[in-house]
Parts: sequence; C-alpha cells; structure tokens
Amino acid sequence: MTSNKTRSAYHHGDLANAVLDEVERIIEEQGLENVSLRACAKAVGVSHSALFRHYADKRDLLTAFAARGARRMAASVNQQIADVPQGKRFLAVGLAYIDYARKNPGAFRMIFREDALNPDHPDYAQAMQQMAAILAIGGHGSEDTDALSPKALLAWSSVHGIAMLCIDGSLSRDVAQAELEALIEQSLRALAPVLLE
Amino acid sequence: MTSNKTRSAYHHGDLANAVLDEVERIIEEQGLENVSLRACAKAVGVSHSALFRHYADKRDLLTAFAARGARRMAASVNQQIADVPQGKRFLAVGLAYIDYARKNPGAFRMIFREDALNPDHPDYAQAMQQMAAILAIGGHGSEDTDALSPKALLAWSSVHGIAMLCIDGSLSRDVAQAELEALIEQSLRALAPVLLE
DNA sequence: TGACTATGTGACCAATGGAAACATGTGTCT
DNA sequence: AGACACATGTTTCCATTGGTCACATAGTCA
Repeated sequence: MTSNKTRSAYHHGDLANAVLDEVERIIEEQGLENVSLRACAKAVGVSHSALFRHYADKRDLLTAFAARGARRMAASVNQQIADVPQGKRFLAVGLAYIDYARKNPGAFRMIFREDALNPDHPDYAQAMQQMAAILAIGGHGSEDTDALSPKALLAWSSVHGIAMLCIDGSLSRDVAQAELEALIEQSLRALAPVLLE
Repeated sequence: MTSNKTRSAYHHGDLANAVLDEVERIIEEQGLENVSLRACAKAVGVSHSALFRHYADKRDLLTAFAARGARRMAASVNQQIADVPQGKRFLAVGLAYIDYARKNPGAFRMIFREDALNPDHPDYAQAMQQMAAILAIGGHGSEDTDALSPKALLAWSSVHGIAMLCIDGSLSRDVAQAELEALIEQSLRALAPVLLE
C-alpha cells in the first residue's frame, strides 16, 4: 500500500511513516537491538542515508516511534473506556493499558525507554502528557489538580508496574497466560476501592 | 585498590569485577548507550579483547552487571527492613526499593531490561528470584504460596511502577524531589491496608 | 521553461562487537 | 628445579553500524 504508489524511482511518497512501520516490525519480531538504520532502510527499499532527510538521528527516529506508540496507546485506551461509567473507569483503564502493553511489548518498552530517546521532543512530550491525563482520570475521576495526588500516583504506577512485570519480569515466564488475566483483574479490583476515597 | 596489586604487566588480578565497576560508572555517568567494550577496557587499562576471556558477549557482560545489581539491591532492601516489625514491612520494603532505584537509576533500569540481556543466566535468575521473594514478603507476610497472589502482585507492581516513574517518567522532571518523597510515602501508606487482608 | 527546494544515492569515515593467532604469565606434577 | 598445561592478555583483522558529504533526481511554482 505505502509501497507502489508514488514511487517511480526516486521519492518513496511517505518514507517517514514507512520507516516507522519498519521499526515496529523489527522491534516486535527481533527486538530493539536489531533495529539498525540500514536494516530499516533496506526493508523499505531505500538507501540508509535517505532516512536522515526525515530524522536527524537514530535517537530522533526512535523518539518519533515512541511518540507514535504513545499516541496509539492513548487512543486505544481512550476508545476502550469510552462507554464505561465513571465509577468503573479505573479497572477499564488498567486493563486497556496492560492489554496494549502485552500486545505491543516492543513499542511499550520503547515508549518508556527515556534514556534511549529525546524526552523533550514536542511530539513525544505531548503524547506522554495525554497518556498521563488518561491515567489520572482513571485514577481519581477529575483532572483539575496540577499536583499529582497520592492516589493518582498509586493508580498510575500499579497499572504501569503490572504491565512492566507482565512483559519482562517473571510474570512473563512463570505464570500461565490464562490465569494471568484473572490475576491482573483481581489485583486491580483489590486496589479500586482505595482510589475512590 | 583493585589496580596496582597483582598487576606486573599482564594479569590484572580481578578483571571480571573491575570491568563491572567500570560498566557501572559509565552507565550512571553517561547512560547505557555509551557503554562500549572498548571504553570499559581502556578505563581498566586492558585491551578490549581481554574482556572476552571473562564474558562471552557484550550481552553476557551486561547480564552479569544486572545480576550483581539485583543482588546488591536485594541485600540493600533486606538490610533496611531487618528490624522492622512484620506489620510495617510493606512500607519499609517499598521505600527501600524505590530508594535504591533512585540512587542507582542506571543499574535499576538494566536489571529489568530483559530484552538486552540473558534472563536465563543462572546468576541473574537467582538474584531475581531472591528479589521477588523479598517483595512477596513485604506484600503479604508469608512466602509459602507458589502461585503469586493478587495482593502480592499488587504490592510488587505498585512499588516497581513508582520506581520506574520516578527515574524515567514525568515524575523525574515535573515534581520537586522534596515533595516526591512525601508523595511516595502517602501512596504506599494508602495501599498498605489493602495488603493486610 | 528555468530555478528552487525536497528527497534520495553513493562513496566515504570512525567506532564498535567479535574472531583468530600469538604471547606471556601462573600453577602443578615429577 | 624444569616442563608442561592452562589462564589471561595482546595484536591484528573483519563486517556492521551511525553519520557526513557531494552529487543526482523529482516536484513545484514563478
């Protein structure tokens, strides 16, 4: 689709996005350490130097990838909680968040790998702020307080922590996936009452 | 100390550990992406190929570093909760855990960067198991259940999540360090009652 | 059409992880 | 003590990588 459209010989048409797709593919299939500019470029059918027309840096490319991932994640969570009543939002947000992480582990890791990217990039910063807002809503119902409340932090981090432990820690190996679902939901349910005052 | 002891010309004496120290220094001072075998080797005063006598791989070296970090972290937490009464253990464990993460962010990140290391390495696996045991103790008082209980998972992940968000996420930038301390403690205190049945 | 700009190419470079062949030190057995 | 085996370190070499530069080509717009 993105390939044989406006590509006579030069000019891919939408290299910037195509290469992000390629980063995603490689990252999920072979892990982050196998993402090289050259591998991405070749897969897209372009010389590796072409990428520098769209991204200043490898770091810049990864930042763009993380930003896109964060946007998608926020959108996904937002969609899944759309028609959930206010009182049950935390559970819904948590499950959606963890679900996204488990289905896109590479992207999820990259989103929070701040030492490998440029956290000040406007796109990234904005996407992350959006995510934080969603999590805060799930956490304590309103979003007007600038200062993070203890309960909001607790909501944020427990969900985030579960997600991390699911895709990396021992949860990803020692626990059967079927019971993991249940385990997660029970944990979140146990926490929910605390968050509602 | 480690330097001019048994080092006539060849034979450093304790290269394996010295290079781990160097990894730590670089990782904390300049970030993970600047850790190169050559840089470590030069700093220790040895040719870069010498490292391959002690570690099969860069990944193997990083795994050893992560394992040592996990052992130290477990020891540190263990020590800080030694004379805390059973009922208040969760708070103590949480604070100690987060404290270690904030003081050794590079090491902490590496410990959980499982896609960059070899999680099956016995040293690493054992150290992680030890950590999990400690966290479980803090979570629900006994360690006999093989299956992870929801409460144990909740304890584990909330503490882990806070730690992550402290060293990377927005907490590391937008929140003043002074009030962060208080915020963390309040969050953990809010969670504690849930964990005690 | 002609000029300007955006996008892509190819040749080049220094640094990196890793392998191979060689050198030197240490310990052990007689 | 001498000789041998083994552990540890060095040098040299290589393919790959991120990055730069000069050049080529494709759209665009006067």
